[in-house]
Amino acid sequence: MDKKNTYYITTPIYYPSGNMHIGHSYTTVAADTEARYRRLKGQDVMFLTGTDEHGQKIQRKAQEKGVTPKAYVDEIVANTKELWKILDISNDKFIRTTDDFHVKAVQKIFKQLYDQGDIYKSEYEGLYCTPCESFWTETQLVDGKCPDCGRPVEKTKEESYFFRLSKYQDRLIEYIESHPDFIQPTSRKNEMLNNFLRPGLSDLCVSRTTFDWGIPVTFDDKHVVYVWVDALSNYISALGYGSEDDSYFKKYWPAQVHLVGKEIVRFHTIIWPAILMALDLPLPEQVYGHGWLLIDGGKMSKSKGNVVDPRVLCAKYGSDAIRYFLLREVPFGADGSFTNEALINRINADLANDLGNLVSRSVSMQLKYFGGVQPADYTVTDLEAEIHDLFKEIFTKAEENLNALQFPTALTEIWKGVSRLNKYIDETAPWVLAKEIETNEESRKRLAGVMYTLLEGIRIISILIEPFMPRTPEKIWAQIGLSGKSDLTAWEQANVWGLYPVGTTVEKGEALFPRIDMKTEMEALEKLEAEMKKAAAPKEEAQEPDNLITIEDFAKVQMKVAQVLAAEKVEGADKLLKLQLDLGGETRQVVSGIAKQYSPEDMIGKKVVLITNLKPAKLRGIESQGMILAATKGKKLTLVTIDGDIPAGAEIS
RNA sequence: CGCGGGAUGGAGCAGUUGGUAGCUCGUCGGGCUCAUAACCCGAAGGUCGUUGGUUCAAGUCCUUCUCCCGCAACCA
Repeated sequence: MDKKNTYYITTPIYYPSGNMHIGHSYTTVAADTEARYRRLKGQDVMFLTGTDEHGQKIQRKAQEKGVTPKAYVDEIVANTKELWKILDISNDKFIRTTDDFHVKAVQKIFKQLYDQGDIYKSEYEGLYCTPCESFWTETQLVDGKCPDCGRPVEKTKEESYFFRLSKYQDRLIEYIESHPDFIQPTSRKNEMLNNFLRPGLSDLCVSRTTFDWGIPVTFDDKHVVYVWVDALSNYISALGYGSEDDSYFKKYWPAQVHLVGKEIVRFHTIIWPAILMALDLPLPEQVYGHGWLLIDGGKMSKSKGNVVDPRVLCAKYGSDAIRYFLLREVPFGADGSFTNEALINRINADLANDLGNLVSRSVSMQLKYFGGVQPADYTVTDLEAEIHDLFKEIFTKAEENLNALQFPTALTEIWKGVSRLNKYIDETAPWVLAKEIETNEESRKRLAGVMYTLLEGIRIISILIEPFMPRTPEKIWAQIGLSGKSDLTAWEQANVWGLYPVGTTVEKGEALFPRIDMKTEMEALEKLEAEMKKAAAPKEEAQEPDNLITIEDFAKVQMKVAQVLAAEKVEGADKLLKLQLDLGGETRQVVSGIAKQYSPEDMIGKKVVLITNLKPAKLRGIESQGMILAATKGKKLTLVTIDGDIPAGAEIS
């Protein structure tokens, strides 16, 4: 009857310019948990992840390494698949944008859009670095120069195909406003509407001629398809859209949710829907933009990401523990921070102390008091009735939260059950009852009732944690004697109290989550991180020997000592200072992006290093005749100054 | 006045339609002994960033200001 019992969920396709880090793992684990939950609920799930393998950056990386782009990504893709395996990711498909069927689908889509006039040929104007053969936007430039080679860029035009994004602006606004759940969380919806849609969209450049590692445009072989049409289409090409067999597409599209990081919400809520509108296809039901895992308060970066290698963490603590931490610690939708301390804390408190120990102590008691076999003759009281009610409520709330992708809240609810059972043991004090079971039949029955309640509660919890932690339930079942009893451990059976069969035998097993010694482990992790940093550093140098320059090259740069005569803030720009510099007679005006770190008063009288033969440029309409040197690291910035006394105007070489 | 988010006991966070401020971790004290030195109970600790206002009543609504974080702009 209900045709729509399908559930299609996707992660972004990741860019394999380097190995995946814990941030990618976070998104993927979240999607996996939702997929597992839906499967347990009996839905027909399609869970897709993959890699976005084209583009200039990968082409260049491959060149540096002296391999073909395909060979370069093949290795990283293999690593990625291995990582997903380690994390027990249950994706139904893994799409690579280099897959044949994807290439064909993209070419077909591109052609169709061109034929119907949604894609047109024009010129793209941008900042071009000739040696690197690449265009950059203003924001990508480093000190106004090519971020890759550091050479100057110039304004150039390139022939390019454009997608009529602007045409869909009004329809997009209307759609987003009439579908309040489309963009989640809602705060991101306002951001999209206010920052991008309402000010107006401009058409989008969708092809490139400056590199060739991409899908060729069939009707114009100078061009390759640029990222948007290529990458975003994966969500439908993976289902066979545009191929002979599009039965999956018919079955699963539109997707229930595209799970993405907040940095790419814009592409998924503006560009992607516009493409779909142009193709006359239904839009996905929801785009959920989750927050970031922050390290040291900053965004995850490759160097940082390598420091907390998910493989290492899984090997040390087990994949279920890592999955639990990711899903529990960070409020889904907002940012959260990752620290080793928080990780160990969570594992110890929630998994080792609360859950693991609960199972351990319950099984031990059953063995000790009843030889491990649940007696049939037992009594229960109002106390147990209260616990039944609680577990009923927990099931409902767990489902509600899983339905809304609220993983941390769902886990919090489930853990209320764990805590309740631990408390219940104290309340009933089984060891007191145990002393008189030989002599007092009532006590014996009562103790049997207590043990029954514990094991039954554990059974329900073991089911509820399955989407989050796929390995642990089976371990628990082995201990409480429910291995292979799939009829008692199916999802819906977590909503029924009293299924634990009397006569079942428990069996003592290994500790589910061994307690971690915080001190020794923190030290071990820090040591490991230091080693990885060391290992990573020289490698990069070895990879880029071509960035060596000759003394003649260096001599081209003329630098002098300059003393700051005057400094003021540039209006309307919060990072810029306008400086008047004395070069020993000559005065220069320079605009510098240091206002966040230096106030005008700080600057006056300072001796700094100025590059004197830099082409002048206008910043915020103000002429800047040179550049002063500063060292930066992340948000830190400090000026290069002169050690010792030397007059302004002195040359530097 | 570019857009948005945030400011709550030592740390990290909840606080729905306004009605006595909660949770987790940490600290201190107690209990228990089945258990992975785990578990249970209790205590200390907050003028809920600032100003003014609406109200019988405001963390919760309006207002002033300050600081932090994203995005945008910008970083010669």
